[in-house]
Amino acid sequence: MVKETEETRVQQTASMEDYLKAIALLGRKEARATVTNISKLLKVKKPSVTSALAKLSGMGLVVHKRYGSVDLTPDGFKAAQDVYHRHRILCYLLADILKVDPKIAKDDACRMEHALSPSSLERLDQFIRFTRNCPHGTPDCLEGFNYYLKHGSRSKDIMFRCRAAEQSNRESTNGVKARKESRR
Amino acid sequence: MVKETEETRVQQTASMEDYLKAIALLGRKEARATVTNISKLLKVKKPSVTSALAKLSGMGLVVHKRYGSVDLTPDGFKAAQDVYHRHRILCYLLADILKVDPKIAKDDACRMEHALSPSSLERLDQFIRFTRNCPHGTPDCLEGFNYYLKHGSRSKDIMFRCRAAEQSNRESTNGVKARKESRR
DNA sequence: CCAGAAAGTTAGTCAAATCTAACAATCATA
DNA sequence: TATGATTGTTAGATTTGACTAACTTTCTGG
Repeated sequence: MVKETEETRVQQTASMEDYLKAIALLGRKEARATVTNISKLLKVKKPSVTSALAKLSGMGLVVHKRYGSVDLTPDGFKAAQDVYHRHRILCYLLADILKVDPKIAKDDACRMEHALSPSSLERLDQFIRFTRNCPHGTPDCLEGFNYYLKHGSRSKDIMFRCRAAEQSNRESTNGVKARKESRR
Repeated sequence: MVKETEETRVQQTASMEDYLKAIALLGRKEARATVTNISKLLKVKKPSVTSALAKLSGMGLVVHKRYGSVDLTPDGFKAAQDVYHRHRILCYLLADILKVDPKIAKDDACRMEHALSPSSLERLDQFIRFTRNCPHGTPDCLEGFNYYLKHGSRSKDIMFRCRAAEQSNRESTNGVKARKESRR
C-alpha cells in the first residue's frame, strides 16, 4: 500500500511551471486565463501558449477546450501553488530580508524558483518564519543587518549583545555538479 | 569616454556557464581541462563538449587548439570566477546558514547560480559577511535560528534579547515575470 | 616503429520551446 | 444578422543543446 501523501509530482520544466503559475494567477482575478492573456503576461506569442497548453493537457494539469476556456485540474492547481510558494519565499528573502530592489527581487525569484529543491525551500521557509515570529518585532540579527547595510559597519550598540560561540567553518563542495542531473 | 569598469559581460547561457566553471575548476588542479575530463565532470558526451568549446571560442572565452589544450582567456577566466562566486555564496547560504544537506545545497546552488542577479548576489554577500564577522562568533540570530531548527521553537534565553521594533511588511509583487526577459 | 587504445572530432538526429505566416472560429455591433 | 475585429489554431521554420555513430588524431607499450 502506497502512502497517501504520495508525491508523484512529476517535475515540470521551467517553462511549464511558468505557464502554470500564469494560469493560476490569471484564474483568480477578474482577468480570465485566456490564450491572449497568458501570452501577454509571459510575453510569448500565442502559438507558444497553445502549444504549451496542449502539453499541459497531456500531463493532466489543465483542461483546455478548443477555442475556449483554460482551467487547472486539481493536480495542476497543486503544481501551480507549489511554484508560487517557492516564488513568494524567494521574493521575501530577497526583497524583505536582503533589501534587494523589489523588481529585481521578483525577476530573480522568477528564475530561481525553478531550481529550489523541497529541502531548501523548507529551510528557507523556516528561516523566514523565524525572523517573523519574534514576539518583539525585528529580531536583533535583522536589525543589526539593516544597520550594517546602511552604514557599512556594525552598530556597537547592537553588537555587544552578540554571544561568544564557535562556528565550525568547513570549506566544502567543489562547486560543480553534472549538468544532466541538474535539469528538472 | 567609457568607464573602465565597463561591464560588457555578455550574458552566458546556463549551459555555457557550466562549461566555463568546469574548465576553471579542472584548470587549477592536477587534472587538466580536457574534453574527456569536462565531459566526465558535467556528465555529457564528448561531442557536446567539443561543440560547447567551439561556441565559447567564438565568444572569445576559451582558446581551444584542435585535438589539443583548452584554456580560458582572461575574459573567460573572469566569467568563470563570476559563476563560481555566485555558486559559493549560494552554497554557503544553503548549507552553512540554513543547514540544508550539503549535497542538496550544492545541487541547488548549481542550478540557482545561473539566475542570481548582481544586486542580489551583492546583498547575499553582505549578509553572509555580516553573519561571519561578528567579533564574538555566531551572531544571536543564527544561534537563535539553529536552536529554532533543532527544537521547533525559540529559546527563551536567546529570545529575550530581541528588541521591539516595527517592521513594515508589504505584500507586494504579484509573482509573474515575462519568460522572455527572464532568460539569460 | 607501429598497432591498438584513448582522446577528440564530424556529421547528422532529436526534443524542447520558441517564432512567423496564414487560416479558422468567435464576438460584438451597426 | 452580416461583417470586421479579436481570438485562437495550424503548419512549418529556427535555435539551442543534447545525443549516436563513425571517423581521425594522438598516445603508448611491446
